[in-house]
Amino acid sequence: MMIDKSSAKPYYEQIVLLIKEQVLQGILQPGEQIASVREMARQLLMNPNTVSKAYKMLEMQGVIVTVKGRGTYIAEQQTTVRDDAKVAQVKQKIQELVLEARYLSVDETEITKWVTEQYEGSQTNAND
Amino acid sequence: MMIDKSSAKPYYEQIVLLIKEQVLQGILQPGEQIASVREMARQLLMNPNTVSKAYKMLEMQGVIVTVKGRGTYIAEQQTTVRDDAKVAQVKQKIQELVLEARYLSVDETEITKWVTEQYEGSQTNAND
Amino acid sequence: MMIDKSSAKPYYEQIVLLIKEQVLQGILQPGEQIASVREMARQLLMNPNTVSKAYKMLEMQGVIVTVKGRGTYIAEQQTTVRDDAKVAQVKQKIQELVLEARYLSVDETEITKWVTEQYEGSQTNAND
Amino acid sequence: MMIDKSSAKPYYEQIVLLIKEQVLQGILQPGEQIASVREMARQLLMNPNTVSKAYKMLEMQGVIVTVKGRGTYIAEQQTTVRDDAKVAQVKQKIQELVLEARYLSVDETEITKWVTEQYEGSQTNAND
DNA sequence: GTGGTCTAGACCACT
DNA sequence: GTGGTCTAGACCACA
Repeated sequence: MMIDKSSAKPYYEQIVLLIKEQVLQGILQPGEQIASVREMARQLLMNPNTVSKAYKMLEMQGVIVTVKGRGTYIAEQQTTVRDDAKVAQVKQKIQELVLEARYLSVDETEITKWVTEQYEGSQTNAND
Repeated sequence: MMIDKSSAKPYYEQIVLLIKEQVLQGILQPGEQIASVREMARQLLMNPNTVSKAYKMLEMQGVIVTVKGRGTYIAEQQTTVRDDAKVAQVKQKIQELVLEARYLSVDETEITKWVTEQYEGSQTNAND
Repeated sequence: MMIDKSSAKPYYEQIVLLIKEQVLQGILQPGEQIASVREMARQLLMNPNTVSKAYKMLEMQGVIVTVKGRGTYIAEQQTTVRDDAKVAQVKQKIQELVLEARYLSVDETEITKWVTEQYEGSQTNAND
Repeated sequence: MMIDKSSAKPYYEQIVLLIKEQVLQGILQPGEQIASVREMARQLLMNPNTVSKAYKMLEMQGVIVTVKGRGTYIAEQQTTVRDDAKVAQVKQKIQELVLEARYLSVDETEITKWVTEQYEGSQTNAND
């Protein structure tokens, strides 16, 4: 549960990534309840509006489900529908970053290694 | 020479990517003169200041060299210094996108394919 | 915090130098927040865009880190990569100025003294 | 006699430096006649206006002297008056570059070496 | 003609 | 409140 206050990445995006990563790693289990917006805001020392925004995005992406009056839970089933439009967007972004990497003299095998790393376990990353 | 005006990506960043891609693909050759700021602005139907901003970024990255009163040229030599801090940033960003891809049910081999594509020819993609 | 409005040096470059010098002198500490773009613009009696341009350059050089909605901070760690191409450029420029100095009957020891001065404390100079 | 067409430095400045360096190195001797504006322009493949501008600057700095109808000569005596205002300017510029160098992890001894190099012989420099 | 700097002011995203 | 992007238009320096 670490938010990098000195990162250029918006807080709400950091929260989204945090939750998603913990789900993929199995730290957060489907059905499990997570902290309420206000509780999470207290824990992370940030504005509830920011946490709320993050939760909304996670809900839109089908990662969590909020039940009015009961709380917020990790979604039972991951949506297995493949949204081709979104996939195309991600592909686009990745390829742009690969372009950046090429300009930084990074070769193909190294990038492939990064991808594999992310698919295996998952290690915490510094930086932004 | 296509700029997506409806993309969330700033115009100037799109121009930067465009030029960089064309250089890596060999469409633009070292020493070659590229369109002037005003000419490019005319072609892309945008403000010269925006194009100028893109050119400035490209110059700082060593992709082009610009000379007052003479014009703008593709840099003769690419600086091949590997800036580890920047590499770490790109790695970080790529891994975050890989995380997103996993949520969209994209498997590792497909992403690897995207990377390879970018290293071989390079085809243009829509979206942002 | 002095900007020479009659200098040939662009405002934004003067700001860049100002901040860099204060960082090297320890007046500005890593992690410390600096004046917002608008605030700095008010203080220096100039357009916020100009200050913004300076901040952008400082960010690209890794001196500061700027976060949308939160503010601008002195970077925690300086990137210590030595970019030989940039070093060569600076060397080139310095040697040209040394040439000029020789024509002004300045001897080698005096220039060496200037260099040392800059490495020790650092005192502000007028002119451009 | 080399002008770097791909340098960001204005042509006229390059000419000025060229002449000054050759004088300091003794390649051009006091009293020696140099090529006329038009002749020099032909040799360097550039606009006579550009060469003319360079010669005017050299004359202002007392490096050359132009005699109407007779031609242009290397000045007999170097002005030994030390112009403190100009010296202050050069000092200022050098110290700014030293600041840049420090940010590029260059230490004091290396810069001092550059200065010494320029005072001894004088070698041609690539880059800009 | 080229690029560079600066201002003024609009609109957007994040906290 | 913060910074970011974009436009419009003025003025300057270089070729």
